[in-house]
Amino acid sequence: MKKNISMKDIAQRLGVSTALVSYVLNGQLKDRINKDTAQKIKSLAEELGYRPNHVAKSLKINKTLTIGLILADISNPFSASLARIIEDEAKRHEYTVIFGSADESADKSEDLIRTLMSRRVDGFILAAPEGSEELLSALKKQDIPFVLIDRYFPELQVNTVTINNFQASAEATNHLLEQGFSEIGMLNLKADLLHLAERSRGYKAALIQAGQKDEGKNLKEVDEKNMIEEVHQAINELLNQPEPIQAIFFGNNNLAIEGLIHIRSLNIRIPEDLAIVCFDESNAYNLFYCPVTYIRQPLAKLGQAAVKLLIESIGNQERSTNNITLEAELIIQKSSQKYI
Amino acid sequence: MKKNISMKDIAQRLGVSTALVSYVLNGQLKDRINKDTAQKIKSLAEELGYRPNHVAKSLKINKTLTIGLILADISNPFSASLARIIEDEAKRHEYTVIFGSADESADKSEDLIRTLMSRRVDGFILAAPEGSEELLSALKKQDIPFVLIDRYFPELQVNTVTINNFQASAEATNHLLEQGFSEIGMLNLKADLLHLAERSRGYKAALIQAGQKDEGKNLKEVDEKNMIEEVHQAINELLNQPEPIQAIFFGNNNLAIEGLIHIRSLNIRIPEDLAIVCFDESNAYNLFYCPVTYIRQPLAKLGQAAVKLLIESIGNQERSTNNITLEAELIIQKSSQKYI
DNA sequence: AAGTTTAGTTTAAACGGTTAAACAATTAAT
DNA sequence: ATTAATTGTTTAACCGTTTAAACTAAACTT
Repeated sequence: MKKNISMKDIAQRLGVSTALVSYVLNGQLKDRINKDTAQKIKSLAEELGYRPNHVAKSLKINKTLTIGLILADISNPFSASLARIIEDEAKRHEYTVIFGSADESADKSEDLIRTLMSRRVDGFILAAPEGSEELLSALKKQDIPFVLIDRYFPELQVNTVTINNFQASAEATNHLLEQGFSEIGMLNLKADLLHLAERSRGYKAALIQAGQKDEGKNLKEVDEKNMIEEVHQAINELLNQPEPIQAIFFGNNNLAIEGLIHIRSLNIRIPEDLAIVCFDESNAYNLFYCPVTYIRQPLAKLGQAAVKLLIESIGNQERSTNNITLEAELIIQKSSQKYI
Repeated sequence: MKKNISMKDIAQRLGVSTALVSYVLNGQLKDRINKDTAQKIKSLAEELGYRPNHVAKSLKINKTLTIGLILADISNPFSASLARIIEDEAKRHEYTVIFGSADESADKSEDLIRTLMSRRVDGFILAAPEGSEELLSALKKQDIPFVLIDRYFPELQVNTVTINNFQASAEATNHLLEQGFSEIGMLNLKADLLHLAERSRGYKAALIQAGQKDEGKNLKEVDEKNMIEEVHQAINELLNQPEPIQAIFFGNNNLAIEGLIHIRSLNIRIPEDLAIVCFDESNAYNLFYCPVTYIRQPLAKLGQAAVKLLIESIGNQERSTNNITLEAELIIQKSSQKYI
């Protein structure tokens, strides 16, 4: 490995001090420095292929211009899209991103946070898993800037950027009701995460508002660990009960895809026999035999807002907290329109 | 922001030198250090919540234990899966990953490499875009350790981990031939990237071996920029020509999905009217009306091999290069079997 | 008793930058 | 001519570690 060339090397060759090299290469003290000297320094830096050592700079200025991004799993398309948006937005602010996948585990989150704190990231963007409340409190107590994205915990007063899951679900359910479907089922994940609970709550609220009682009877919550079987079973139950459902609302991406696979195998006509709405989008929907109505989360805004908020938070001493809620959009396709 | 506590803080409180603190916390000089003192240091470190400053350490030891990962686009499932595998494998070796999306642009790649070099990553894993040969030569000349993944350039003697695209394509084509399909079309991307060219070459080689002449007549290369229209048009042409194709082989994921969407809209029976094989897997295939035969790339092995090779390369002075080729696997489903 | 080991710890320089303060040499002001 | 301001540059400390080398005091040797 060739030696990296440093300011010292440049300084020595030109017989000046490293301070001067630093001032010149950083464009500081412009009005004081001799133009010839400045030019010489710049030329030599260029010629030698000088690359500033960001590590040394970070140590000195106590900032790394790095964001720690902790998501559930970077290989999941939702996380990956968000990561890309955050990467781009961070770059616009001269920040770099280090990422980690926590697999919805509080322990792994803690591990990752420790590692990234050692590496002195300036702040975190976190999709916090269930059970990470204490961890987040601890972070807050240590005055580490961070922003929760997608997930949140109402008892914690911290920065968040989330979408209005309640409203989106209610809107989707209302849409189905307006289309004339009254028996509407919902599949959701069984989890304590509030953003998921909000989806169920929005669904139920819409049913109640439409005058339905027993609004939970067609809501099935499945266990992530046993997702495939439970989705199939839940759909079978909802379709074969005394009052079968006329429409189904999937609480997320993965449930939707598994559900659609099963529905296809049942040879059900969409939307004649069953209407469908899904939370989240997926290019997989395009291969389904009927264009699928879905809720589109404003991922770009979500990611951009998180970066913006984090960077503000890094810049400010006073740790005020900010909660941003974004609205999702219902993309209506054939799968939810009986009378098209 | 609370002050981070350092070795100095611990040393001062206990009236010892920072050197001693360093030795104790790093478990060095174990046989020399007084056990009581060691215990005191460890306890105080724990009590104060000491976190080593990796930035300072990196500066001193001239290693960051960080890998720069540059892929086409982290939001693309192929990249994202690879990123996850590399993340995990890197973590097993105590490495952290900084990633960047280069969007198949040599300029962006260069930018990213510069940034990450400033941050003194120990090495790179790169999915190098078209036209980055010079850049890679320059990297090599500077003795920066790196490994190319997925893509490669035969004229460059550098570390690579790739799959055997030629063999995989030939195998897929042979499979179709064995099933009794003789008129086989292929859709591939129009690009100079060798790994794509190899896919076309494998396809043609299989046809030639089967005694076909004019082996390129059913090969359509589409432009990425105008992908959707060109895929539709290409399929139409292949199906409506004097000797229509009986089977089609998609050169990658995105082509396959777009192709399948179009094929569905044409109400073609699979595999009776048209057999299908795709390069790459996708959970989207599951929503198609016929289980799709596809080539599965050994992503886990690919990522793991890349990390392993990179870390070896970082450790060695002598810059020997290593080229690892992995075989893909053909997953045969109904879409390519006429006589099931 | 003098010399040699051993144990336990400290000293000090280094990594590659940043930056407030000091300095010397001009030039301008009074 | 003296003082003050300006210009151009250097000095030196610091960021938080690591680590070779030095040091001291006690414990063995012979």
